[in-house]
Amino acid sequence: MITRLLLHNRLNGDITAAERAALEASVAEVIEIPARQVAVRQGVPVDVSTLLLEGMMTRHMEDPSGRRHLVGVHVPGDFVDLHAYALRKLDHNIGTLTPVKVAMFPHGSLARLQAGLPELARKLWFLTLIDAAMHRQWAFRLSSLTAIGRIAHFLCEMNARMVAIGQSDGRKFTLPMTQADLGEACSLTSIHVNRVIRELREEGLCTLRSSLVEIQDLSALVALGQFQPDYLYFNDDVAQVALGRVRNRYD
Amino acid sequence: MITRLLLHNRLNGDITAAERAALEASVAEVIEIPARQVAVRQGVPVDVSTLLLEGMMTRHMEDPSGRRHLVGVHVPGDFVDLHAYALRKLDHNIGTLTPVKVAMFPHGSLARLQAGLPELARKLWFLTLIDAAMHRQWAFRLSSLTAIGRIAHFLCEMNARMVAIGQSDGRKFTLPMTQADLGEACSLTSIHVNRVIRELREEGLCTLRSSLVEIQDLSALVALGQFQPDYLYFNDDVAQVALGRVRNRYD
DNA sequence: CGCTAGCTTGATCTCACTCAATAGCAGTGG
DNA sequence: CCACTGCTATTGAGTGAGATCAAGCTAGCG
Repeated sequence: MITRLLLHNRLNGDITAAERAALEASVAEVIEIPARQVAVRQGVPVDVSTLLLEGMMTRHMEDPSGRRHLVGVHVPGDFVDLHAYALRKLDHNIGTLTPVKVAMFPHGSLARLQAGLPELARKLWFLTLIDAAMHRQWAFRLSSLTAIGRIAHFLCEMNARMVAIGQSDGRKFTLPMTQADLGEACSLTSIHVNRVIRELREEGLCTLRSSLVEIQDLSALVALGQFQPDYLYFNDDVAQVALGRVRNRYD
Repeated sequence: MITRLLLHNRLNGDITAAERAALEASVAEVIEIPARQVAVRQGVPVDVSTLLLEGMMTRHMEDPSGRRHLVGVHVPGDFVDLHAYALRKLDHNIGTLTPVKVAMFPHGSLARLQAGLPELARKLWFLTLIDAAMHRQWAFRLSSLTAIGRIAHFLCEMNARMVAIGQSDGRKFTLPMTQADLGEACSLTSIHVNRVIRELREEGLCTLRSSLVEIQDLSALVALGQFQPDYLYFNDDVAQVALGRVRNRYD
């Protein structure tokens, strides 16, 4: 089912059966894209938005020197470029980290949904605003945390989002990013990311080895990254697991 | 007229007479707030959104050490916390920089507008997505520019936005921010902001004196800040003025 | 087997921070 | 009228987190 993870474990956003059916009926096609491709290029008009089903995607910008900067990472259940529906063209690129499977929603269909189901429209709007909240938090992370705090915060965010979609038990999840990718997300050189990761390992907070993140001390990681998951607008039970206050019920 | 500057000079967003009338009818009240107040506090549920009519406002977060970080600045015509309509409570504070006049829109009224006027709803959605685009650009600015570039980029953005609402001729506008405020916006200490401003002055790019910004060499400032106004989704004539390619028609 | 992408470590450099001190200016009250 | 307070702006000296530059190392894969 295409919409299984959409709005999953979110506040304000429980999706009704009718809304789900309408969404399912609006999918034009499901396609696969290989890893490390640019799926949507900045400035090019688009008339379709993509819901991520499997794999991970990024939003990124390039500066004049060609260096990439991530401004967002997407996991399954994210409506990656829903904002293109209202914006028509994007101010950044969208790419794949891994091979992905995505569902395509033509903007004509979204317009019909918006006119016919105002409450669904409000929930979709809500989804794009969560992205905005994550952007704010990323800016905050860059402006107020040191290198190790940024990495810790990023790992906490990804862990929380993976918990919400059932892909982390709260301590362990796969993160298919290289150290260079992490650097692009946290604005650090891959060299410095490496040193920070070593420090996290030596301090017994967490280990990153070949796409696997294992968190030994989530409370300490949360404190180091000053992580407060409110901005993700998850249900309280997800937030509690993400903060390390309770073990995941699936343990 | 309350909605005079709303969506002014924006792409995709021309507002119809009927939409304008519906919006005007949705205003519950117009109120004034003194300078340097917190208007909406993080985490407190809100049921009203505010359209800024006069003055300037900020979005900001506080880190555990009490330091403030701006994640947005608002000018007249901005629907400052429209996103609260879908989010219900905010993940950041909203405050005033100057004394302001704002129009209050109850969320009940917005819900009726959203159900009755889907095209207007899409335009309001669009507005909140511009804020998201600015957040992305702020993150990008923090991650890819040095101190002088950040200040230059910020000044270019504010100049562009003031041009769009007729409060800058493209070279001169009032910016009621102290050097400490600029530091909070660009993640710099006020001391370093001071040095950067001196450098901008000595290089003949622009001068900042007691809330007045005068740009001597806009092209150079644009280059220094790597400023590309696409993300603001302004009409092309505004963008051209903001880039210093043409003089403002009102000169 | 060699190639390449990703990871690891060391040495040096630099941008912006911190700490410290001073000046200017508006408002306030004696 | 001046003294006092507080905020903003300015300048100098020393420091440090993270960048850059330079090498090796490791593992997967043709």
